[in-house]
Amino acid sequence: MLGSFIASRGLKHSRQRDAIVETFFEMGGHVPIEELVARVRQRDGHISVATVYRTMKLLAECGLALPRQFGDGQTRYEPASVDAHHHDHLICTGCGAIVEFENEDIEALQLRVARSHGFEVESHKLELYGRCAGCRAGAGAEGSP
Amino acid sequence: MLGSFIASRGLKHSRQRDAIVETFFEMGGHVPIEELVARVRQRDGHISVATVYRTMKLLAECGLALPRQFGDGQTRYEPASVDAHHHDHLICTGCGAIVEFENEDIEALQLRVARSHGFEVESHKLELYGRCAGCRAGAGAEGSP
DNA sequence: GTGATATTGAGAATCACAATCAACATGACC
DNA sequence: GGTCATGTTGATTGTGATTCTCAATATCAC
Ligand SMILES: [Mn+2]
Ligand SMILES: [Mn+2]
Ligand SMILES: [Zn+2]
Ligand SMILES: [Zn+2]
Repeated sequence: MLGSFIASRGLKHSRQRDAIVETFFEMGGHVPIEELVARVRQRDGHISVATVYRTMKLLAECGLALPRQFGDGQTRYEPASVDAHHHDHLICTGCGAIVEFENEDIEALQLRVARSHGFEVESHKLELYGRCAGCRAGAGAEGSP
Repeated sequence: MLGSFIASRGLKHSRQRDAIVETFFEMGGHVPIEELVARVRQRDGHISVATVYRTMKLLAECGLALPRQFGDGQTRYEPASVDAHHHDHLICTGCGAIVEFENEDIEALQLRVARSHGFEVESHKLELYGRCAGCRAGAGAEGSP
């Protein structure tokens, strides 16, 4: 997948690229660049942040990673499979947990609302912010400031 | 409203504050700081951007303005009335038009989805990106790059 | 008016990220 | 295996929005 993308564009392999990509898929979830840099470095000495940014942008271009932009001012990437469904996110304001969900009814209503205003939807962003079960149970769970 | 807020916190009035607030409400819509600064200046000589940022933050704190953060990396503010309903946004990727909508069914579904994952929703963000009627009609309308 | 206190403005600082560019690594080709 | 054109890296600088700093200034209660 990445290999064919690299080949088809006259790009080259590199030790850094491999380390970053492998680390990213090992981590899973919704990974901020900063964390990815830390992990990659503890696995392969020093790799510059610039290279991590560049590589993640590459992964996004070939459809293997999705950039996500929640409220905290830093881009996160999550692994994407070609056959994976679109999904949206629940974000816990207490512990920062991110839960994914799919809801066809909401998607359908979005299209309908947009159409009723003359819009043709290209993409959308739906984020629900609140407290997860754990954070509501434990008076104030770890992770909260 | 602003007056009582200022009084209740030991704040003071100022020529700049008044100019910014009045200009903001005159403009209406979803105003980027940069535009607000330009308008304010053509009305009251030179007012520093720092003051505009500070004043808009004040307005937000006392509930008279809502900060909005669409995809373009700059914060916009929109006027908020105490009795105004929550609404979400349709954003045209062609001309940048921003259309507001309310949809109770979507809101209800959001709550239901959240609850089914143990979350208690505090806020949410729903943005639909696409092409407005005008931009789809005219091959490529003004405003597009 | 006076004085304590809040506000302003200019510029520096921050923060995430993009751009530069010389040194270096890769791999197609011999 | 060696060459070489070309892609990649990393240190550093640039950028754009926003915040911070702090001396100068304006406000307002008394
Ligand atoms: Mn996700
Ligand atoms: Mn709005
Ligand atoms: Zn939580
Ligand atoms: Zn449009």
